[in-house]
Amino acid sequence: MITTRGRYALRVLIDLAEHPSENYTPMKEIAARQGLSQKYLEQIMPVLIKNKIVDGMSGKGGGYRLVRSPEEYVVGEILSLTEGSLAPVSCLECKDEKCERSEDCRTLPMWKKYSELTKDFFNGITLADLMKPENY
Amino acid sequence: MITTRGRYALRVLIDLAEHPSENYTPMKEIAARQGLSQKYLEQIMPVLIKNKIVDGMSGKGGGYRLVRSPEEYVVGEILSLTEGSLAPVSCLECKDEKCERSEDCRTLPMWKKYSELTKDFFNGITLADLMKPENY
DNA sequence: TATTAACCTACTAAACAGATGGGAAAATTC
DNA sequence: GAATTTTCCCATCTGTTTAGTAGGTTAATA
Repeated sequence: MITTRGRYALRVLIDLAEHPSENYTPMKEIAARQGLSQKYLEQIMPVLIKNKIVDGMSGKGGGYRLVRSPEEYVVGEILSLTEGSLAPVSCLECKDEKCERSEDCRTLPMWKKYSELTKDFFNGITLADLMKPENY
Repeated sequence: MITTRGRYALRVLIDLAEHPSENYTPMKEIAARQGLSQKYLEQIMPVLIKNKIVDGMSGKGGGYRLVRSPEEYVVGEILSLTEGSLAPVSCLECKDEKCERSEDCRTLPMWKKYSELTKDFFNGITLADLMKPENY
């Protein structure tokens, strides 16, 4: 299940994209518009900054800013970063050591295919697509 | 994420399908073959019995038994029952009251589409398919 | 220097995941 | 009818995750 971390991150990015500005947009503003907890959102941002998804600026006049144009952001990347992984079953998370039954597991091929389906789906959608939902 | 409930349930059903018998198969046997906790599996079974996925019989000579042929079991049904839902985001679970922002949510259409994709994927696979993984 | 805002860390309450354990009830066998 | 086997039901438990809250520090600007 996709949690609020990933979903809120997307909403923050969409909010930034829908309110373009030369300046930085403070999280206070975004949180108010989205009806979300500012503090909670602030916790989600660092991973996006470290991975060059957004640019964060401290101090007066600071806030967050997109560093690419909306069509250059792929939803799959945002979700992977904020959720930690897009794997639908724990057997497929790299961190986990391989299950010893994986060799002749009857279900593993299905999970792998579903995982690919999921990745392909979310990697096929950009922020720009989300801004015009009639597109899909 | 699909949890052990759904994954173990599938493994139990596959085990039953791969060891066909006129008689009931005790969970002790299945758990041993699958290397899973008998007690934990026993907890997962009631929902499958109530929904006529398997037939359970108490007492000596009892156990569990498939009531259909493997190709008549759809993976999506098993997962829905054991996981409670296949919805990838909480916004889509029927039990939840509708989000008040759903009318103009930029991401909801994507979650809906992903949900459909997921349902279609798992509803397109049967137990019989899982028994011959080279099929897909 | 005051103000604003990101950034960082710690804490918390509730739910969930993945079990374990005990015992009642049902069915069979001796 | 007693012993045995097995489902079935319920309670408990430990660790982790989720979705925050809260406070303080640092950075930047006015």
